Amino acid sequence: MDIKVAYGDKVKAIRKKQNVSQEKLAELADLDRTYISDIENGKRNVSIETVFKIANALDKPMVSFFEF
Amino acid sequence: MDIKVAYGDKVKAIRKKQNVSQEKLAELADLDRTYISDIENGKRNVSIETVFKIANALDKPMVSFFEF
DNA sequence: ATGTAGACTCTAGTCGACA
DNA sequence: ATGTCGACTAGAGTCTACA
Repeated sequence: MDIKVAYGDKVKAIRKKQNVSQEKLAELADLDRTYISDIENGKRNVSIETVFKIANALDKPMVSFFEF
Repeated sequence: MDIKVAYGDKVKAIRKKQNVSQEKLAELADLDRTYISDIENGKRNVSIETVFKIANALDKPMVSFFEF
């Protein structure tokens, strides 16, 4: 169980369900586009402030990203 | 709403309920004792791998730390 | 629109010491 | 047993460029 991969999968799933591009998500969350790409591919160990930003950008509570 | 403070408060509350010292938690989670202190005081922006380690050390699911 | 690579800055996380 | 300080190394997060 790799938490980075699990989290990245969640972000991708929720983003796709809302038909948002990585580029748009990056803009909404005020993060770099290439960083969103890395996150979704399980390559980055993001901080809780980043998790918080992405959760707000996708209008979801933080817990949504940690229900496995 | 500061996510660092909210998370730190959760860690402290759950740890105290289990009668575990910061020192013991640090040992269980394989983290530095002074870092646990900083986290509980809302001073550090921890990564999800660290959240994961602390959750496991306290035998709680990750979501427990993000229910506000 | 996405993945990756490289170079960069700032901070996460460690550690020793003292209150 | 906890808080804080200072110095350190590893890695978070940015940005440009190319496929």
